[in-house]
Amino acid sequence: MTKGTYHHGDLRRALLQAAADAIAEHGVAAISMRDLARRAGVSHAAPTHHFGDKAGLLTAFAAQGYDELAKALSTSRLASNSFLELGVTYVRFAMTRRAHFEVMFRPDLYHADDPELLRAKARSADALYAGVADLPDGLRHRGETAERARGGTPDSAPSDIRQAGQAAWSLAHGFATLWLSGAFPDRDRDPEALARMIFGQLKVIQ
Amino acid sequence: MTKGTYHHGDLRRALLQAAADAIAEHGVAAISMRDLARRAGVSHAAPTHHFGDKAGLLTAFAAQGYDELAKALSTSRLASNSFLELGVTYVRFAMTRRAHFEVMFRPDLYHADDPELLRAKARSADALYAGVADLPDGLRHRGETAERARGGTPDSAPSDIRQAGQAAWSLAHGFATLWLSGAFPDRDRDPEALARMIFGQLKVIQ
DNA sequence: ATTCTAACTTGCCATTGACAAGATGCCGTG
DNA sequence: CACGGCATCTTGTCAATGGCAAGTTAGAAT
Repeated sequence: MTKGTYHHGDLRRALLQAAADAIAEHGVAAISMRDLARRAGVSHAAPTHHFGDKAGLLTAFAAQGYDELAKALSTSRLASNSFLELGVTYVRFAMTRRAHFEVMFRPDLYHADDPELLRAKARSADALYAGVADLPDGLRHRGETAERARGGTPDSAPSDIRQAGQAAWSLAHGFATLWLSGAFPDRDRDPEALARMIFGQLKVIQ
Repeated sequence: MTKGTYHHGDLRRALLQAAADAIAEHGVAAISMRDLARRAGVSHAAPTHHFGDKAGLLTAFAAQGYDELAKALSTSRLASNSFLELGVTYVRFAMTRRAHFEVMFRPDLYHADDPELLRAKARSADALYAGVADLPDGLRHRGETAERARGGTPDSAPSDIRQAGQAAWSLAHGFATLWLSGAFPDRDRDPEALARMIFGQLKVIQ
């Protein structure tokens, strides 16, 4: 971590880690660049050189989150071969990477047009919509073949697939968000288990 | 509005209105007490007297939001007598009162234990869970009677009703949140219409 | 070895949230 | 009507923050 005295060596990563810790502890609203700098053991202006400004740091942070979400979704799809488990994976990501999750869906906090971020975001969306088209218990609509939709970006996917994906995404995202905000009464229960029960109760009408 | 010179007369309401405008324009992250004071035409320390601190103002703002949501849900339930429309009402609330919606589910921004807020929050939850138990196309489970669940708070409602309500709430909330954050590609379409289509595709098994 | 430059520092400024102390005018009581 | 109490609003101040400018250091290239 701390190599010499002047040049940190791995400051960018250290700052992103500090951000994850700080946000998980006190929420996005409470974080400050200067505090992150202190946590990393550098001066208050050091972060600027790597991220430009506060929004720049959060942009990188959100991109990292989208990247890990894409990885998690892809892994889950290959491992369990179940659409329901894909939703559970989404919820698990929100719980274990709550700091990232909290930032990712607040585009007013970062530079939403950053190309790096957009790429990571697209990777996540691809992994999600691919599950809609591919998996056996997925919300696949009648006439559509998985072939036609596979790998398509949400923008290019046929509208039936897209809507089914949006429905599933809404469900998983809403559950995760409401849980994290403390809106549900049973906070003591295991969120993954509860998600599994709730998700399993719903199906698409043909 | 501006009565005399010294005593504003209706500052509390004016500040909440200013907050609604400012948040809708620039997001919660960007607002400052001093800006709200400027918008209301008072000195920078005037808001403190009414709300204590920034979190206090946002507490009142969130409570106002929960109150209006409860009213909207109740009205919708009596008017349309449709569970699907209850979800659409939820989405419409998120769109038209986006500033309130944005604050309500960020408890790290306000005093989440404030009694006034908790009461308004409970009213919203009641209106929502009542729809689960009452309405003809609601997600009512087999053995449960609407009688048993009606009027029950989310904490006291039977677990079947509660889970069905959580599922529906997750769906509507996730849709609204994802739409507002720009995660869906078709932002040009009418969100209510899209919500109606998506919500209509899902049903409870059994 | 010298230069070049990315990485980091110190220093500064406007803005903000919070607090303290004072000014103003409404409202009830005599 | 006079007067005192008190909620309401003001001015003044302080530490902390984000952002910028100018200087310093060390690693890398030639």
